[in-house]
Amino acid sequence: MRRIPEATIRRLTHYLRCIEFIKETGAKILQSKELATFCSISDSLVRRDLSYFGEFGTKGVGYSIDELEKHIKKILGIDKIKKVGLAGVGNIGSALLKFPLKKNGFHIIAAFDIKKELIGKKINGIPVYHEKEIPLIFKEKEIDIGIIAVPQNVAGEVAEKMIQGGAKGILSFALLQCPVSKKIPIRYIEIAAELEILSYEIEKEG
Amino acid sequence: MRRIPEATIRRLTHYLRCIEFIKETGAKILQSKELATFCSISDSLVRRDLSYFGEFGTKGVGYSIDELEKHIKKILGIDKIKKVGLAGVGNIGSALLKFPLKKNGFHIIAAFDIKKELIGKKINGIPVYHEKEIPLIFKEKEIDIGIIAVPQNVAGEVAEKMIQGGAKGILSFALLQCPVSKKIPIRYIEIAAELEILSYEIEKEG
DNA sequence: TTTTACATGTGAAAGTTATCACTTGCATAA
DNA sequence: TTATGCAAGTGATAACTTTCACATGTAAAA
Repeated sequence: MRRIPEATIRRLTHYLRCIEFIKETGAKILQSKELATFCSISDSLVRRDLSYFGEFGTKGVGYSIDELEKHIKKILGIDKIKKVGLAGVGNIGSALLKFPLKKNGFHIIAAFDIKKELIGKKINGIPVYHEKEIPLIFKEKEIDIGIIAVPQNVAGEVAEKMIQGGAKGILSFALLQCPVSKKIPIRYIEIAAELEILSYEIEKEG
Repeated sequence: MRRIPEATIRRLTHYLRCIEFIKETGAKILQSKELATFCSISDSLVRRDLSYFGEFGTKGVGYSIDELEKHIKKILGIDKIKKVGLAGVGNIGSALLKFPLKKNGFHIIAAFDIKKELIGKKINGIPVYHEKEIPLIFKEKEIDIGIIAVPQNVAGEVAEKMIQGGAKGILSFALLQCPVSKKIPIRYIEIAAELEILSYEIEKEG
């Protein structure tokens, strides 16, 4: 299959949010035009995005909402539950433990930290282990995805441990300094960077 | 000035992180090649990105680290402190109140919620007001940027209140359903979306 | 002062992504 | 059964982004 633009994948997640919302209105059929309006993009882009993966619609009619939802979930690989392990039970980490990622199919089943007072406890039902146990627990519980919410200076070694444990992908709130050993997909959420981009956009206008 | 790709702006924030890191080694001069290696991109892209905004380097030598840092901060509009107001002191919100955004020049100076037990309190030195006071306090304190960390169903009205109060930009953790009235830059941080993109990348490989 | 080395800055080319505009074919109505 | 309307799917095109490759110009050495 042709290479798919990352922008397409990002829009797919947005389509999914919109579909979930539209579904609640009871609608069963959706046109590319309507979905496009929801996302503030052109209808041809919606069709192009979907056409990378097959023909999901019916000419003259539109897309079955249920079918489309199923297809997008399949494309994104979230038709099956993904097991997640979280390193760093600080500010961000403990917020994530309470965040309803479950409804998106991501189950955090283990957390890790180095603070004695946390280890052995359960937070929101999720057990907290010592960070040195990351490789073991990841393997044992067959965790797919690691989330890194530790300070930047230890983020690299935590990433390595997750990879050792067989993680297939990492979402990190800290920029990983040195490139990690084995090549798995790594994504970042950088709050400061987003604010900086926003700041640029603000100044550009005025 | 020519339109600048958003990707360029995003890289600029990355350059800044790298520069801050490299600076600690005591270096004074930096070549596009070195910065590029740090960011895993090509050196010509680094030069192109910077060239949109002027000529900051010296031919045959490179870029002065201090100068480059100053220029990038100026471009991003973070050469001056930005005042930030935060709506929603839940999981994510209270994590953000403790997050060291100050060192990036973003000062959260007011928080907002609807829970009685929070209003009037200070969290990490930041006063919490009722959400209905957003327009007033934003105006009074001349807040530049609003961060939205409230449940999705009220995110829209919170955004409107911030805009009423004169916010110049918004960073939201909740997808805003209806398009907001006045056009100001709005950016999103969607943790579920990032995990979904990661999931896609994982499945694609295997 | 002149020469040499070298990294910047930038037209031009290549590569990528989005839009346009038309063809296809399904569903409904006549 | 046939005609009509309509939205999907898609080549071709346009717009945008990155890379290439070289001219430019500075600093240091001779």
